Amino acid sequence: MKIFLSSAVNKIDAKGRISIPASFRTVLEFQGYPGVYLFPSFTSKSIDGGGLELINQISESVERMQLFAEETDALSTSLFADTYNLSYDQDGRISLPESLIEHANLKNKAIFVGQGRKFQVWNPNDFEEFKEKAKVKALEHRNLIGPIGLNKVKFEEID
Amino acid sequence: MKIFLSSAVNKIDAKGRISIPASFRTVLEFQGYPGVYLFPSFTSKSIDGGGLELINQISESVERMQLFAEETDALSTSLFADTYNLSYDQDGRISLPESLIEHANLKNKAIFVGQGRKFQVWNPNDFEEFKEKAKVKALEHRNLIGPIGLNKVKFEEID
DNA sequence: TTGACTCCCATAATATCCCATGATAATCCA
DNA sequence: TGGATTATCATGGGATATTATGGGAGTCAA
Repeated sequence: MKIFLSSAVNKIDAKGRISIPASFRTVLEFQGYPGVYLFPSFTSKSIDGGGLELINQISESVERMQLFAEETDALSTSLFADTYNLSYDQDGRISLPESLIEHANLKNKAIFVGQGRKFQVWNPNDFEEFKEKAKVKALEHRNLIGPIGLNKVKFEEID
Repeated sequence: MKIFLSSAVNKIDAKGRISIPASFRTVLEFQGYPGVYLFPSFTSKSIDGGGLELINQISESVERMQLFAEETDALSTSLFADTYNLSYDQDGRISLPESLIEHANLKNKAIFVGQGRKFQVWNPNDFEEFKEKAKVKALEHRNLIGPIGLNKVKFEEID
């Protein structure tokens, strides 16, 4: 399994720990590093997360922008300053930094949401709201997706 | 055999397990991965399913779409957040996640419906209903089908 | 000490493994 | 061809493994 799929609500315990879903840990370990990278999302009150592949992609795209030194500085500052590399304990738990908890408005539960090459962590209530809007936007782009653009009627003869 | 053909009603047992039809498993394994990908249909109360090929097509088309970050998040959320990669046991059974059971209104039986490169899972009663409606539409579009009888029609999803 | 953070173990719920059975389909052979 | 033996499949159920989560004990720093 190579990508982050499905979603799961986990609990933040009294010590501030939370389990990373086992299936996500499998992906992270597949990418060759026993840890997770987390940073505040630019566009929503959630946390973006991923493994080595994600952080490599980000570094590369920053490097490609070397020509525009000023912007690169600004960008890499905001990208990396709030990025944490957390290793989880042998039960698969991490304790989230205060700044991420604040950004995502997390209380005692969080939902891990698979998004393919990365995932997000949300306050479950906030996510429900976002998901409704996401569905509308996704429908607008559905026809571009291909195999799941199922709105066309298709009758074919078989055998 | 490389595509998902024909349909079968299987039972959901006391532990919540259900057998994937053997012929479907053959297709899944042909695609090179011992598991199945399932997600709620966008347009009906059923579950869409497929193998590696399906999920690869979806991932690729998301990556090809150069959207603004916000839209990418929305799209990949609605595509991946409710998608489950389930591996079946050596008897070919999976246990369906609660969210999919709800979406497809599944009780103690489910019908697997082959649709070529993918398949669907329905509550058998709901599927019968759907099929009736599809037949009516087929009659309306009879001229598209040609001289062949309507009993040889493959139904794909309609709005 | 106190608090924050490990590492380690306990536990309950769930998922998975493994074997058994009955039904149906496929094969074989006189 | 017909009838018996084999395979294959869906399904049931007991045993085992995994997962999320709670909590104890040790470490380190202020």
